[in-house]
Amino acid sequence: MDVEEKIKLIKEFAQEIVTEEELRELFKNNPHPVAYDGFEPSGIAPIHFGLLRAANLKNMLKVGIKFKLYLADYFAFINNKLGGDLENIRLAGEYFIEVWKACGIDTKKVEVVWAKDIMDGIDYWDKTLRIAKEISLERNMRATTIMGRKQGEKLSMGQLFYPPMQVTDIFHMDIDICQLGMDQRRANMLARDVADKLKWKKPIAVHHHILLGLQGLQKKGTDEETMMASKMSKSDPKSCIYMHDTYDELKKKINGAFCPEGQEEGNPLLEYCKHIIFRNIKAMKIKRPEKFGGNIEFKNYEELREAFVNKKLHPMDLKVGVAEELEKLIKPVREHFENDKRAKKLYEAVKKLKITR
RNA sequence: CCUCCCAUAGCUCAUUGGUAGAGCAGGCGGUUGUAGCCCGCUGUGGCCCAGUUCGAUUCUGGGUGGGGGGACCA
Repeated sequence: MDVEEKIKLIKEFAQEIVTEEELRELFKNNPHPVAYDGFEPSGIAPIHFGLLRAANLKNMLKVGIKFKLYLADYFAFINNKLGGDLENIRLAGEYFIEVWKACGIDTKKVEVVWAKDIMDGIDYWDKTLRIAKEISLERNMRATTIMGRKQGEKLSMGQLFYPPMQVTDIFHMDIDICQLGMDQRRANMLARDVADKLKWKKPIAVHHHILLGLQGLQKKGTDEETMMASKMSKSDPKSCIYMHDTYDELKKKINGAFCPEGQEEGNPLLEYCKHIIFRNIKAMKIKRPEKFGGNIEFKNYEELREAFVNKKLHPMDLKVGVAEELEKLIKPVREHFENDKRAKKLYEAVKKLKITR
């Protein structure tokens, strides 16, 4: 596969590449660069965790990237997720792995790494301190939004270690590409700055879009605050579709979603079509009553978008279509967790855990 | 170890020695072929233990949790 083809596949899901030129150089010189994304184990898996991640991974594996899925158990601990109980966090991590497998992620091709395992050594902490030395307290404070904390929220000393540790991960795992969500860009930018200062290998950042919650765009003072307030969040059930939702729950949630006729901006349903549905299927068929024009089929997102913004497709019909397609994608995963004994046990156990923010 | 402040609804907060409200969020309904907007309706609550009192959410003491300051180490 030639370099431009690779770039194209990355751009298919990337909202931002820092920088595209560096990525091009990387692909030229290294057929198998290493990328990663990290997750704090906690809570029940939403669709962006399962479906979107799986779709993005497919593209990355295609271009020869070696991907690490990083289970940030100690980060969840610092951030007081699941009561800061490492055993519960471990359990949630095992459940996450099971979700990925159920979503068709081949854990032989994709490496699963636990934070606990790479932190076990003085080398890791030596890097953390060298990095911390290069970060001003003010800059570090601004970066704490990567924990999903609002700026100004009370933090513990432990939480102040979070940004330099996340930066350490990048260098310690010898990452070429940080392929995380836009909400993590402060950490990756910090890593790039630190790399310059310490003359370490500078990672490239490829950030994917953060999916809107069902309630749509919640405008705040800054773009970052808007993104944080608007995102689909597993800790906010009314914003979120989970990999375990039944068809009835799914229909109810989709039906209640924000969806102004003809409007693309801030429309969560169009986002789900663009980022999830059309990344997984070839064509989307929508059942529509005869009096509104009868059934209709879209071959790609662009066709659907055109129809919607020109009011050729009504929100209610879009909703029916989205619910049906998402159901097709969620169903096998939901059923895996109902039928597989081990998976079911894991899910039940994680469901019982008290989510703490 | 000492000391001060705080603890009321999901959140932010108000009020009162006679068992409590507001805003936002949520739920329900109306209006739109969806949702939102708009309009109407609506739920839940005083951290724990003891004391004073006819009566404590309110006053006092203790506990617990959170936050600030200080002592010791220096």
